[in-house]
Amino acid sequence: MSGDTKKAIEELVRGRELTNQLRDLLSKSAGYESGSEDLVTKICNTFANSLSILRNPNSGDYLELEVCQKRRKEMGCDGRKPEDWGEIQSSKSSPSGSGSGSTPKDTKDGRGSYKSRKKGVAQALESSRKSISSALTDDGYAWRKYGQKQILNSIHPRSYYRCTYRKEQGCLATKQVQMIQDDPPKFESIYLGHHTCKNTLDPSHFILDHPISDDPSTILSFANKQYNPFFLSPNQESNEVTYNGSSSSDYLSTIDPSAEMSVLSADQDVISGFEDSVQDLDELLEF
DNA sequence: TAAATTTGACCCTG
DNA sequence: CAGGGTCAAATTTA
Repeated sequence: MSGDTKKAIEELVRGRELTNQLRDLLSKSAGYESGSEDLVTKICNTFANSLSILRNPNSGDYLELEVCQKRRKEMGCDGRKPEDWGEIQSSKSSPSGSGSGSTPKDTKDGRGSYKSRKKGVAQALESSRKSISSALTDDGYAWRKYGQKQILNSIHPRSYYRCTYRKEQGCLATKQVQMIQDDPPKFESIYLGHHTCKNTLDPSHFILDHPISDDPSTILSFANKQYNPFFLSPNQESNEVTYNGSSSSDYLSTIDPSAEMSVLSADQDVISGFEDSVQDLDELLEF
């Protein structure tokens, strides 16, 4: 990255911060209207897009939200957010003991997959990453929920997800999501294993498929500003990442506090595209 | 109708 | 045996 590019990024980062300050000011003023918010949103999105392009125009190091939105469309996945806090799900589940509850599922039927569990879990733990986010952020991968558990001494249930392509591609990545705090909402995501599936979108296609229109917000059309990393004020964000249980807050203190989420892994070999974005954030702050 | 979610049962570990 | 992780049938959703 050239020196000029770094300076440009530096300026953009500053602009983004100033926009956030402006937004805070606007939100406190009495005359804050939705139109103002839209405008600030667009400005933030413009910064986001510019930063993404500058950081790596060719290798596709774009914001994950862009990527995942595009990927969802391509894969035909719905944009449904995992309802990670179980109380919300109650309305959907049938009250009359749905599921397999009524079925006497006994015995050692076809369930042989428990055998490899010990090994599998141990293997997965080697590449576990924990992240805490103030919002339910999408990491860009396609996850399929396979379980939910009420955890001891926890108010909120823990949801279990595995890669959608586990069957087709044998991708063993899993993650656990749990709401750990109500106000402000905080979600803890634990990623186990890493993705081996080949469904990572080439972000260059994203750009090609979405030619820049007059309205730059069409590129980063966050449906909900809660998912916009640039709308998470630093005091709202409480990133704390551990790797295999050891705290890494010292390291994280160097990471851009306005980042949507921070993930750290001690094993660089297992880091996939998701973590790369963090490296770039780190890079940003080395200027 | 296929894919995703729900949820009680089942299995493993400590 | 308790707690946590996973399975898979039933159910819901798109």
